[in-house]
Amino acid sequence: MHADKSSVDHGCMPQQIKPLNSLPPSKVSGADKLKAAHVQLTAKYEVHNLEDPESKRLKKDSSNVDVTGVDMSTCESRVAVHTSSEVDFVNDGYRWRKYGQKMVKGNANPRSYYRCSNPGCPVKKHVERASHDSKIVITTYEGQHDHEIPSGRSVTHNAATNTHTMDIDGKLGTKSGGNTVCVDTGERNCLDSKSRLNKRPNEESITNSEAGDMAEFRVISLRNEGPENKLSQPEQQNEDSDMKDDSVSNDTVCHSSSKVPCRSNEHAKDEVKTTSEGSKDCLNVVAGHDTPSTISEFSKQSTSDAEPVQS
DNA sequence: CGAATTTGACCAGCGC
DNA sequence: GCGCTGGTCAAATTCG
Repeated sequence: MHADKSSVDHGCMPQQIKPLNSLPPSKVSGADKLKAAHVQLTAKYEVHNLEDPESKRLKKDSSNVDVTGVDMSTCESRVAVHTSSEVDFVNDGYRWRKYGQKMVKGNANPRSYYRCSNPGCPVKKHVERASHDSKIVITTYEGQHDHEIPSGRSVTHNAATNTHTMDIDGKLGTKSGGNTVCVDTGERNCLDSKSRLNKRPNEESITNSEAGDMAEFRVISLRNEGPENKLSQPEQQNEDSDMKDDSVSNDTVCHSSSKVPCRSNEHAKDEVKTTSEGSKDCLNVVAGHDTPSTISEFSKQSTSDAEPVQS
């Protein structure tokens, strides 16, 4: 039903690493900060190989995917973010349109389905609260944005309060004033070709969790293959400049990137475990199939990009 | 008035 | 083959 499906169907593009990091402090108003202060994010990084049973279609679709190299590239990455907050809205700087909500088995809380409102952008996400803990919001991103963060738009939920990048190098740059966010990233293999979701191999997922203007964090998932990783340099720079000051210190943000080449890289599931400094929470990042390069890239990116977005 | 959200119905995959 | 469940559609409603 969405034109984007067909339009985006170019197969997968290498994941693009997008520079997204924290919002420029400048955009954060004092009020926002205060709000953020309210947020209590507890975090622990959980690793899910988002291969959740959850999506039957995906499973099937992925299996249907041709194993040709091309198809492999059509992989889709998913990133699950666990955020502990009062509010379940996770703002990642992009604009989302809610297209559905449904009760999920095993969870008393409904799951909300969102899709990027940018025309042609195939990215979707669903948000739900953990059944065992209503304070934990699980946001799962699917797909990769093929556009920039809509800057200049009025973002309704951007309380840029906590954005931190982490160094995958072993430590998460978690700084935190108290909020911690859990991020799960996993890469799914190619998604359903049928379900009209076109995913791009290189997916960048960013999530800012803001609890009603309370907190936010971002997760970046990137993929190291593909020329497109070229994440637009220009872009990066710009953002870079924007986020230079990104010195937020409230929450812990975990960025993890996991790239699972849609290929049968079964061999390797790299697992990176990191413990956040300050003995906060332990963050475990498991990258489905990741390559060091990816990680390094990731860390680079994460530390230097930021995009103030408001939708 | 346009855009976003809500919500019930429909479709498709998976397990039995 | 049937039922269950997840995911999506689209009309109606609400909001800015």
